[in-house]
Amino acid sequence: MSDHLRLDDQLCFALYAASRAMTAAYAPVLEKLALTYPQYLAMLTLWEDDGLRVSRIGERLHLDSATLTPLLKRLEARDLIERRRSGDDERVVEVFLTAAGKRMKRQAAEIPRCMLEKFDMSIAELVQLRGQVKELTEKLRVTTSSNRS
Amino acid sequence: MSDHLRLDDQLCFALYAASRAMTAAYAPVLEKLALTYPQYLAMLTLWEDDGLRVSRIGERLHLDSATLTPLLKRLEARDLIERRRSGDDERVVEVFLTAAGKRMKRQAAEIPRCMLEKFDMSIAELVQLRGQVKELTEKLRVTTSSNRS
DNA sequence: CGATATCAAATCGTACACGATTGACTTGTG
DNA sequence: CACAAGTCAATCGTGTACGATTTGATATCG
Repeated sequence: MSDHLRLDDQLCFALYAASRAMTAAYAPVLEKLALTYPQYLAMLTLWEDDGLRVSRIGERLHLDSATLTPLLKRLEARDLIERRRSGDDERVVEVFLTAAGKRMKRQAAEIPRCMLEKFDMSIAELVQLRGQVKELTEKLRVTTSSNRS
Repeated sequence: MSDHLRLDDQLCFALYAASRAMTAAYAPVLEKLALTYPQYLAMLTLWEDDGLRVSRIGERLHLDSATLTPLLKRLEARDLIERRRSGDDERVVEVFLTAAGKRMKRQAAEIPRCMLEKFDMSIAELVQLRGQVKELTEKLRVTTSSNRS
Protein backbone atom coordinates (compact mmCIF):
# COMPACT_ATOMS: atom_id res chain seq x y z
CA MET A 1 0.00 0.00 0.00
CA SER A 2 2.04 2.96 1.24
CA ASP A 3 5.57 1.79 0.56
CA HIS A 4 6.96 5.30 1.14
CA LEU A 5 8.81 5.12 -2.16
CA ARG A 6 6.09 6.83 -4.15
CA LEU A 7 7.39 9.75 -6.16
CA ASP A 8 4.32 11.90 -5.65
CA ASP A 9 4.61 11.62 -1.89
CA GLN A 10 8.09 12.97 -1.63
CA LEU A 11 8.83 16.47 -0.49
CA CYS A 12 12.30 16.16 -1.97
CA PHE A 13 11.03 15.50 -5.44
CA ALA A 14 8.59 18.38 -5.07
CA LEU A 15 11.50 20.69 -4.23
CA TYR A 16 13.63 19.36 -7.06
CA ALA A 17 10.77 19.81 -9.52
CA ALA A 18 9.92 23.26 -8.16
CA SER A 19 13.48 24.45 -8.49
CA ARG A 20 13.65 23.44 -12.12
CA ALA A 21 10.20 24.81 -12.91
CA MET A 22 11.29 28.08 -11.32
CA THR A 23 14.45 28.26 -13.41
CA ALA A 24 12.35 27.59 -16.51
CA ALA A 25 9.91 30.33 -15.49
CA TYR A 26 12.83 32.76 -15.11
CA ALA A 27 14.23 31.97 -18.54
CA PRO A 28 11.91 34.18 -20.63
CA VAL A 29 12.29 37.02 -18.13
CA LEU A 30 16.08 36.77 -18.09
CA GLU A 31 16.26 36.44 -21.84
CA LYS A 32 16.21 40.24 -22.21
CA LEU A 33 19.36 40.41 -20.10
CA ALA A 34 20.84 37.27 -21.71
CA LEU A 35 21.60 35.87 -18.26
CA THR A 36 21.13 32.36 -16.92
CA TYR A 37 19.55 32.06 -13.49
CA PRO A 38 22.84 31.34 -11.68
CA GLN A 39 24.43 34.27 -13.51
CA TYR A 40 21.52 36.44 -12.38
CA LEU A 41 22.14 35.32 -8.79
CA ALA A 42 25.78 36.34 -9.08
CA MET A 43 24.73 39.74 -10.41
CA LEU A 44 22.17 40.12 -7.59
CA THR A 45 24.93 39.44 -5.09
CA LEU A 46 27.15 42.09 -6.61
CA TRP A 47 24.32 44.61 -6.93
CA GLU A 48 23.91 44.25 -3.18
CA ASP A 49 27.63 44.37 -2.44
CA ASP A 50 30.11 45.31 -5.12
CA GLY A 51 33.72 44.20 -4.91
CA LEU A 52 33.18 40.89 -3.13
CA ARG A 53 35.82 38.23 -3.37
CA VAL A 54 34.92 34.94 -5.05
CA SER A 55 34.64 33.05 -1.77
CA ARG A 56 32.17 35.60 -0.36
CA ILE A 57 29.93 35.26 -3.38
CA GLY A 58 30.22 31.54 -2.85
CA GLU A 59 29.10 31.83 0.76
CA ARG A 60 26.00 33.76 -0.17
CA LEU A 61 24.99 31.48 -3.01
CA HIS A 62 26.38 28.30 -1.43
CA LEU A 63 28.45 27.64 -4.51
CA ASP A 64 32.15 26.83 -4.66
CA SER A 65 34.89 28.16 -6.91
CA ALA A 66 34.56 25.21 -9.27
CA THR A 67 31.12 26.52 -10.21
CA LEU A 68 31.76 30.23 -9.78
CA THR A 69 35.07 30.67 -11.58
CA PRO A 70 33.77 29.69 -15.03
CA LEU A 71 30.46 31.48 -14.43
CA LEU A 72 32.24 34.70 -13.47
CA LYS A 73 34.57 34.38 -16.43
CA ARG A 74 31.53 34.32 -18.72
CA LEU A 75 30.16 37.47 -17.07
CA GLU A 76 33.58 39.07 -17.45
CA ALA A 77 33.71 38.12 -21.12
CA ARG A 78 30.44 40.05 -21.51
CA ASP A 79 31.92 43.07 -19.74
CA LEU A 80 29.42 42.97 -16.91
CA ILE A 81 32.05 42.44 -14.24
CA GLU A 82 35.79 42.68 -13.75
CA ARG A 83 37.88 40.14 -11.81
CA ARG A 84 40.92 41.62 -10.09
CA ARG A 85 43.59 39.94 -8.03
CA SER A 86 43.69 41.72 -4.66
CA GLY A 87 46.80 43.79 -3.93
CA ASP A 88 46.61 42.94 -0.23
CA ASP A 89 46.49 39.22 -0.77
CA GLU A 90 47.46 37.76 -4.11
CA ARG A 91 45.38 34.64 -3.47
CA VAL A 92 42.15 36.60 -3.46
CA VAL A 93 40.19 37.60 -6.54
CA GLU A 94 37.81 40.52 -6.09
CA VAL A 95 34.86 40.96 -8.39
CA PHE A 96 33.62 44.40 -9.45
CA LEU A 97 30.69 45.53 -11.53
CA THR A 98 31.54 47.40 -14.71
CA ALA A 99 29.46 50.39 -15.81
CA ALA A 100 27.40 48.01 -17.97
CA GLY A 101 26.96 45.69 -15.01
CA LYS A 102 25.67 48.56 -12.88
CA ARG A 103 23.36 49.74 -15.64
CA MET A 104 21.84 46.29 -15.85
CA LYS A 105 20.51 46.63 -12.30
CA ARG A 106 17.94 49.12 -13.52
CA GLN A 107 16.69 46.77 -16.21
CA ALA A 108 16.52 44.00 -13.64
CA ALA A 109 14.41 46.05 -11.25
CA GLU A 110 11.16 44.81 -12.74
CA ILE A 111 12.07 41.12 -12.53
CA PRO A 112 10.93 40.40 -8.96
CA ARG A 113 7.50 41.91 -9.66
CA CYS A 114 7.33 39.98 -12.90
CA MET A 115 8.04 36.70 -11.12
CA LEU A 116 5.68 37.58 -8.28
CA GLU A 117 2.85 37.66 -10.77
CA LYS A 118 3.64 34.13 -11.87
CA PHE A 119 3.44 32.91 -8.28
CA ASP A 120 -0.11 34.17 -8.04
CA MET A 121 -0.10 34.15 -4.23
CA SER A 122 -0.39 36.75 -1.51
CA ILE A 123 2.72 38.31 -0.01
CA ALA A 124 1.81 36.71 3.30
CA GLU A 125 1.70 33.25 1.75
CA LEU A 126 4.94 33.87 -0.07
CA VAL A 127 6.73 35.02 3.07
CA GLN A 128 5.44 32.04 4.99
CA LEU A 129 6.44 29.54 2.31
CA ARG A 130 9.85 31.15 1.91
CA GLY A 131 10.37 30.89 5.66
CA GLN A 132 9.49 27.21 5.73
CA VAL A 133 11.74 26.45 2.78
CA LYS A 134 14.63 28.30 4.39
CA GLU A 135 14.09 26.51 7.67
CA LEU A 136 14.15 23.15 5.94
CA THR A 137 17.33 24.11 4.08
CA GLU A 138 19.03 24.94 7.37
CA LYS A 139 18.06 21.60 8.88
CA LEU A 140 19.35 19.73 5.84
CA ARG A 141 22.64 21.62 5.92
CA VAL A 142 23.21 20.81 9.58
CA THR A 143 22.56 17.09 9.24
CA THR A 144 24.64 16.88 6.09
CA SER A 145 27.69 18.65 7.42
CA SER A 146 27.71 16.59 10.62
CA ASN A 147 27.54 13.31 8.78
CA ARG A 148 30.38 11.02 9.74
CA SER A 149 28.75 7.58 9.50
CA MET B 1 15.41 50.57 1.13
CA SER B 2 13.45 47.58 -0.20
CA ASP B 3 14.66 47.40 -3.78
CA HIS B 4 13.13 43.91 -4.20
CA LEU B 5 16.44 42.64 -5.53
CA ARG B 6 17.66 41.34 -2.19
CA LEU B 7 18.75 37.73 -2.34
CA ASP B 8 17.45 36.84 1.09
CA ASP B 9 13.98 38.03 0.19
CA GLN B 10 13.53 35.81 -2.80
CA LEU B 11 11.44 32.69 -2.72
CA CYS B 12 13.14 31.53 -5.90
CA PHE B 13 16.56 31.58 -4.37
CA ALA B 14 15.20 29.77 -1.33
CA LEU B 15 13.88 27.01 -3.58
CA TYR B 16 17.09 26.82 -5.57
CA ALA B 17 19.15 26.60 -2.36
CA ALA B 18 16.74 24.07 -0.82
CA SER B 19 16.90 21.83 -3.83
CA ARG B 20 20.68 21.73 -3.75
CA ALA B 21 20.83 21.27 0.02
CA MET B 22 18.37 18.41 -0.37
CA THR B 23 20.50 16.73 -3.03
CA ALA B 24 23.54 17.11 -0.77
CA ALA B 25 21.60 15.61 2.15
CA TYR B 26 20.68 12.63 -0.01
CA ALA B 27 24.27 12.00 -1.07
CA PRO B 28 25.45 10.12 2.05
CA VAL B 29 22.23 8.08 2.08
CA LEU B 30 22.48 7.18 -1.61
CA GLU B 31 26.16 6.41 -1.32
CA LYS B 32 25.36 2.86 -0.20
CA LEU B 33 23.49 2.32 -3.47
CA ALA B 34 26.05 4.30 -5.48
CA LEU B 35 23.24 6.31 -7.08
CA THR B 36 23.01 10.02 -7.78
CA TYR B 37 19.74 11.71 -6.84
CA PRO B 38 18.42 11.86 -10.43
CA GLN B 39 19.37 8.20 -10.90
CA TYR B 40 17.48 7.40 -7.71
CA LEU B 41 14.44 9.21 -9.10
CA ALA B 42 14.60 7.10 -12.26
CA MET B 43 14.78 3.94 -10.15
CA LEU B 44 11.84 5.14 -8.02
CA THR B 45 9.82 5.60 -11.17
CA LEU B 46 10.59 2.09 -12.35
CA TRP B 47 9.98 0.57 -8.92
CA GLU B 48 6.50 2.05 -9.17
CA ASP B 49 5.98 1.02 -12.80
CA ASP B 50 8.37 -1.32 -14.51
CA GLY B 51 8.71 -1.34 -18.29
CA LEU B 52 7.99 2.34 -18.92
CA ARG B 53 9.16 3.91 -22.12
CA VAL B 54 11.71 6.73 -21.91
CA SER B 55 9.14 9.43 -22.64
CA ARG B 56 6.87 8.22 -19.79
CA ILE B 57 9.74 8.39 -17.32
CA GLY B 58 10.39 11.85 -18.68
CA GLU B 59 6.79 12.91 -18.07
CA ARG B 60 6.91 11.81 -14.46
CA LEU B 61 10.26 13.43 -13.70
CA HIS B 62 9.80 16.36 -16.09
CA LEU B 63 13.06 15.50 -17.82
CA ASP B 64 13.63 15.07 -21.54
CA SER B 65 15.52 12.43 -23.48
CA ALA B 66 18.65 14.57 -23.62
CA THR B 67 18.95 14.16 -19.86
CA LEU B 68 17.47 10.69 -19.51
CA THR B 69 19.23 8.81 -22.27
CA PRO B 70 22.73 9.15 -20.82
CA LEU B 71 21.42 8.68 -17.27
CA LEU B 72 19.63 5.45 -18.23
CA LYS B 73 22.70 4.24 -20.09
CA ARG B 74 24.69 4.60 -16.87
CA LEU B 75 22.11 2.57 -14.97
CA GLU B 76 22.18 -0.02 -17.73
CA ALA B 77 25.99 -0.19 -17.60
CA ARG B 78 25.59 -1.08 -13.91
CA ASP B 79 23.07 -3.80 -14.76
CA LEU B 80 20.26 -2.20 -12.80
CA ILE B 81 18.02 -1.77 -15.84
CA GLU B 82 17.71 -2.96 -19.40
CA ARG B 83 16.74 -0.76 -22.35
CA ARG B 84 14.85 -2.56 -25.09
CA ARG B 85 13.52 -1.25 -28.38
CA SER B 86 9.79 -1.99 -28.49
CA GLY B 87 8.67 -4.64 -30.99
CA ASP B 88 5.39 -2.80 -31.61
CA ASP B 89 7.04 0.49 -32.42
CA GLU B 90 10.71 0.63 -33.20
CA ARG B 91 10.88 4.28 -32.20
CA VAL B 92 10.10 3.47 -28.57
CA VAL B 93 12.63 2.31 -25.99
CA GLU B 94 11.17 0.49 -23.01
CA VAL B 95 13.07 0.34 -19.75
CA PHE B 96 12.97 -2.71 -17.49
CA LEU B 97 14.45 -3.43 -14.09
CA THR B 98 16.95 -6.27 -13.94
CA ALA B 99 16.98 -8.68 -10.99
CA ALA B 100 19.64 -6.48 -9.37
CA GLY B 101 17.48 -3.42 -10.00
CA LYS B 102 14.52 -5.06 -8.29
CA ARG B 103 16.66 -6.20 -5.38
CA MET B 104 17.82 -2.66 -4.83
CA LYS B 105 14.27 -1.60 -3.99
CA ARG B 106 14.53 -3.44 -0.69
CA GLN B 107 17.73 -1.64 0.24
CA ALA B 108 16.10 1.64 -0.71
CA ALA B 109 13.08 1.04 1.51
CA GLU B 110 14.71 2.75 4.48
CA ILE B 111 15.65 5.90 2.58
CA PRO B 112 12.41 7.88 2.98
CA ARG B 113 12.43 7.33 6.74
CA CYS B 114 16.08 8.26 6.84
CA MET B 115 15.40 11.54 5.03
CA LEU B 116 12.30 12.22 7.11
CA GLU B 117 14.50 12.31 10.19
CA LYS B 118 16.64 15.00 8.63
CA PHE B 119 13.58 17.15 7.99
CA ASP B 120 12.76 17.15 11.67
CA MET B 121 9.14 18.17 11.10
CA SER B 122 5.76 16.61 11.67
CA ILE B 123 4.06 14.66 8.92
CA ALA B 124 1.32 17.28 8.88
CA GLU B 125 3.83 20.07 8.28
CA LEU B 126 5.57 18.04 5.62
CA VAL B 127 2.35 17.31 3.77
CA GLN B 128 1.34 20.93 3.92
CA LEU B 129 4.70 22.20 2.69
CA ARG B 130 4.80 19.60 -0.07
CA GLY B 131 1.34 20.69 -1.18
CA GLN B 132 2.33 24.34 -1.34
CA VAL B 133 5.49 23.56 -3.27
CA LYS B 134 3.58 21.43 -5.76
CA GLU B 135 0.97 24.12 -6.19
CA LEU B 136 3.62 26.71 -6.91
CA THR B 137 5.28 24.38 -9.40
CA GLU B 138 2.01 23.98 -11.28
CA LYS B 139 1.52 27.74 -11.47
CA LEU B 140 5.05 28.25 -12.76
CA ARG B 141 4.60 25.54 -15.39
CA VAL B 142 1.40 27.12 -16.69
CA THR B 143 2.80 30.61 -17.01
CA THR B 144 6.00 29.34 -18.59
CA SER B 145 4.35 27.16 -21.24
CA SER B 146 1.96 29.93 -22.27
CA ASN B 147 4.69 32.48 -22.75
CA ARG B 148 4.72 33.88 -26.24
CA SER B 149 5.88 37.46 -25.70
C1' DC C 1 1.10 3.88 -53.14
C1' DG C 2 4.07 7.62 -52.14
C1' DA C 3 5.10 12.16 -50.30
C1' DT C 4 4.82 14.45 -46.08
C1' DA C 5 4.01 15.20 -41.40
C1' DT C 6 4.64 13.52 -36.94
C1' DC C 7 6.85 11.10 -33.36
C1' DA C 8 10.53 8.92 -30.20
C1' DA C 9 14.99 8.71 -28.79
C1' DA C 10 19.55 10.02 -29.49
C1' DT C 11 22.94 13.50 -30.22
C1' DC C 12 25.18 18.08 -29.96
C1' DG C 13 26.49 22.30 -27.64
C1' DT C 14 26.50 25.07 -23.62
C1' DA C 15 26.13 25.84 -18.76
C1' DC C 16 25.84 24.55 -14.25
C1' DA C 17 27.09 21.58 -9.79
C1' DC C 18 30.35 19.42 -6.91
C1' DG C 19 34.15 16.22 -5.00
C1' DA C 20 38.92 16.18 -5.30
C1' DT C 21 43.29 18.04 -6.41
C1' DT C 22 46.63 21.64 -7.59
C1' DG C 23 49.48 25.65 -7.25
C1' DA C 24 50.38 30.11 -5.66
C1' DC C 25 50.46 32.71 -1.68
C1' DT C 26 50.18 33.79 3.46
C1' DT C 27 50.35 32.77 8.28
C1' DG C 28 51.67 30.72 12.43
C1' DT C 29 55.26 28.47 15.11
C1' DG C 30 59.56 27.31 16.60
C1' DC D 1 64.29 33.36 9.43
C1' DA D 2 62.51 28.54 8.00
C1' DC D 3 59.04 25.90 6.93
C1' DA D 4 54.84 23.42 7.87
C1' DA D 5 50.06 24.40 7.86
C1' DG D 6 46.42 26.77 6.09
C1' DT D 7 43.88 29.54 2.55
C1' DC D 8 42.13 30.89 -1.99
C1' DA D 9 41.01 30.43 -6.64
C1' DA D 10 41.60 27.54 -10.48
C1' DT D 11 41.41 23.12 -12.61
C1' DC D 12 39.92 18.29 -13.53
C1' DG D 13 36.52 14.65 -13.95
C1' DT D 14 31.84 13.18 -13.80
C1' DG D 15 27.02 13.88 -14.00
C1' DT D 16 23.09 16.42 -14.72
C1' DA D 17 19.88 20.02 -17.35
C1' DC D 18 18.02 21.79 -21.50
C1' DG D 19 17.42 24.08 -26.28
C1' DA D 20 18.04 22.60 -30.79
C1' DT D 21 18.88 19.34 -34.31
C1' DT D 22 19.22 14.70 -36.22
C1' DT D 23 17.96 10.00 -37.30
C1' DG D 24 14.94 6.53 -37.98
C1' DA D 25 10.18 4.82 -37.73
C1' DT D 26 5.27 5.36 -38.06
C1' DA D 27 1.03 7.72 -39.40
C1' DT D 28 -1.65 10.39 -42.53
C1' DC D 29 -3.30 12.26 -46.55
C1' DG D 30 -3.77 13.01 -51.41
